[in-house]
Amino acid sequence: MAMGKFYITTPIYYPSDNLHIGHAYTTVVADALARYHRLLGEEVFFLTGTDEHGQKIQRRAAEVGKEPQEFVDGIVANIKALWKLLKISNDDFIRTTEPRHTKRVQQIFQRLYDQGDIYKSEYEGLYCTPCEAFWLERQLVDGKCPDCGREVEKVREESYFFRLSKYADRLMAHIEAHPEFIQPVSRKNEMVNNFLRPGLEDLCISRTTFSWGIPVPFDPKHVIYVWLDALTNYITALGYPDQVGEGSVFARFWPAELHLVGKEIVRFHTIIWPIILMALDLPLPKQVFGHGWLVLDGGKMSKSKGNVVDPVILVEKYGLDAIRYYLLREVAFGADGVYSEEALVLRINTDLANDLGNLLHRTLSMVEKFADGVVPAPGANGPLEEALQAEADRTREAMKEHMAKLEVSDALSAIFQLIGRANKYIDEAAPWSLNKSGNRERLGTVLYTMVETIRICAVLLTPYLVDTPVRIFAQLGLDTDPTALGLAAGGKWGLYPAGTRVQKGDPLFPRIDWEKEQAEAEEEGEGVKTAAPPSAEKTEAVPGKPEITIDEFAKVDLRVATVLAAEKVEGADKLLRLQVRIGGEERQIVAGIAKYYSPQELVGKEIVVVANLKPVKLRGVLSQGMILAAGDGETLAVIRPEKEVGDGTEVR
RNA sequence: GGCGGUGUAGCUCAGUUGGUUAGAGCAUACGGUUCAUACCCGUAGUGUCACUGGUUCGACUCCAGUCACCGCCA
Repeated sequence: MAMGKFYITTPIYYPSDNLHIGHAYTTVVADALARYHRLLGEEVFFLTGTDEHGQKIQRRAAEVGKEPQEFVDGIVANIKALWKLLKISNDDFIRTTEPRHTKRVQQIFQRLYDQGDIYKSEYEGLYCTPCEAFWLERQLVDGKCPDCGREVEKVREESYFFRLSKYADRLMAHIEAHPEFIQPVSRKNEMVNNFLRPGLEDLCISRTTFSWGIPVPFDPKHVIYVWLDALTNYITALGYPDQVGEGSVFARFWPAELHLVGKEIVRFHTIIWPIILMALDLPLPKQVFGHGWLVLDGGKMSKSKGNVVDPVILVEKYGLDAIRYYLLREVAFGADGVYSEEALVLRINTDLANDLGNLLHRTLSMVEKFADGVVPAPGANGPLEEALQAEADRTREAMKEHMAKLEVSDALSAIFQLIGRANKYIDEAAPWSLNKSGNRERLGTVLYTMVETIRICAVLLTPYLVDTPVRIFAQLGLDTDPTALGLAAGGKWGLYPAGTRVQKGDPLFPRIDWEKEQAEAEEEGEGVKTAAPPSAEKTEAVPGKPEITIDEFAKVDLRVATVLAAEKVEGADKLLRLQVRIGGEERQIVAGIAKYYSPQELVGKEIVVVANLKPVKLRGVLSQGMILAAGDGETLAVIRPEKEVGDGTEVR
C-alpha cells in the first residue's frame, strides 16, 4: 500500500527565557501526532525550532552583557536539552539565525519585492524612545506612554510593506472552501469576523529601530520583521526556495499537513502566513490548529506571575511518561486546561499505576505462579475471549478515528478503556480458580489472553508513552521494538509467541502518596527555612566549615537581583515569596525572612542571590534560588550591594 | 462597545439532526475477589441540565431576553 506523508510543525519558540510546561505541552502533542503517523507507516517530517531575532532578545542580551547570538545560543541549548529529555522525535530543528534560514528569507523578500508585493512607504506613529515602542493614539494614557509615562513623539519611519490587501479575497475564498483549514472553528470565526470581513491592511514588515534581525538584502539599514522571518521557517527548513527540485525534501513534504500553534498566534498563521504563501505561489498548509493553553489556577503562566512550572523538575520527580501522559490526557485538545500537580498525581495513580501498571504486574504474577513463568499456548476461545478480542479491535479503530481529528486525549481514553476491560476480564475469567480446579487448558487460554491484550495495549500506547511500551515488552519477555510492526500489523491479535518466558520487573509506575509527599515537602521547607538565616549555634566559631578551594567557591553563581514584588506565603509565618529579576530573567525565590522584613520594604531593592541553587518547593511554592542574609537568630539583614550595580551582575 | 463562546452530579467534563428512567472519569458509601502497587471488579446514588419566557404533543437540545464567566477585536 502506498503510504502517505505527514509534515507537522510546532511554533518556533522565542528564546528569551527557558521554556515552561506550556511550551512542552505543544511540543509533546506534536510529538505524539508525529509518532502516531509513523506508526501508521507514513513518512513523517516533524519540525520545531526557535525564533531568535527581535528587539526583546537584543535587549535581554544587552542587559546581561552578552551578544545576542551568544545569549540565544545558551537558551537554545537548554531548549534542545529539554526536547531530548522529553524524547521529542523531531526530524529537524531550525534556528532563524542559521545561514540556511537567513539567506532564504532574503531570497523570499527579494522575490516578493521584485514582483511588487513588497513596497517601500512610510509608517507614522507615536514613538516612545526610552521604551523603543510605537503606540496608537487610543493606547496612550493622558497622552503619554502607557508603559513609562513619558512623552511620546510623532515619528515617521521609512518601512517596507507587504500587500496583504491584494490577497484578502482569495484567502477568504479559501477559508470558506476549506472548513478544516482553521481549527477549532471558533478560531476560524474570530479570524473571519475580526480581520477578514473588516478588510486587511498592508503589513509593515521591516524595522529600523533595532538591528538584531535579518537585513533587507538591498537596504541593510532595515531588518526584516518577525512575520517574514519567523513564519517562513516552515519552508526554509525544507529547502525553499533554492532546493525544491524533484526528490527534494521540500518537494516531498510541502504543503504541511498540520501547523500546531497556540491560540495566541492563530492570526499570524491563518492570515499572514497563507498570504505569504499565495504571493509565493505555493500551496497552503492543510490545517492550522490553535490549541488552548495549559493554565494554572488563575491565568496563563508567565514569568512575572512566578507561576511557571519547569518541565525538567517534573520529569525528574515523576518520570517522563507520567508527564507525557498527563499532558496528553488531561486536556481536551483545543480547550484550555488547568495544570495542577495534584491532578497530575491523581492521573499517575489511577490510570498509570492502578490500571495499567497493576494490570501488567498481576498478570505476570499469575504467569509465574500458575505457569512457572512461561506463557502457555491458548486453547479454544470462550465468549469472554471473543468479547475482549473484539474490544481490542474496536479500540484500535477508535484510536484512529480520534487521532484523525486530533483528539489525542480521547484516543488515550479509548486505550485505557481497553485496559479497564482487561482488568474486568481477569475478574470474570478468575484464573486463580482455574488453577485451583486444575483446568489447565482453560487456564492457558486465559493467561495467554491477558498477556496478548497487554502486548496490544503497549503497541497502541507507543505514540504517547515512549519508555513504557518498551518496558512492558521487556517484562513480557519480548525483545522486539513495540513500534516495529506498525499499528495495523502490530495491533493484530495473536502475535505473542506462546511458550515465552516472562521477565517480571518492578511495577511500571509506583503509586505516589500525595498526602505524604505534601507533608514531606512541608518538612523540607521547614528545614531550608531554618537554614536560610545562618543558624545561631554556628556563630561561636568563625571557621565553622571546612576549607574550600577557589574552584569550589566558583561553583556558586552569586548574582545581583532586583526585587520586583514580594508577598507573604500563606500559611507560613517565616516565608516571603519574592519575584526577582536577574538580568534578563525573572524568578521566584522563597526566603525565610518574613519575621524581619515586611514584603514592601524589599521591593525595588537590589539584593544578592544564589542563582544556580537547585530549585525546591517550600510550602508548595517553588523557590528558584536563595537570597543572602546575615543573621544570628535574633536579627537578620539581607545583603545588598553598597551601590546600584544593575541586576544580573555577578558577585565574587 | 463589536463579534463569538461557555454555564449539566462534590470536582473535571460528554451529551449526536429536539423524543421514553440525562451520561463518563475522579471523589464518596457499600458489597465482592485475592492474582496484584490497600490493587481490581460490582452496586448505589445525589442533578429545578444558570435564570425567565416562548415555539412544540414533547426541549439539556430550537427562539427571545436576563445574569455570570471566558475568548478575539476595538
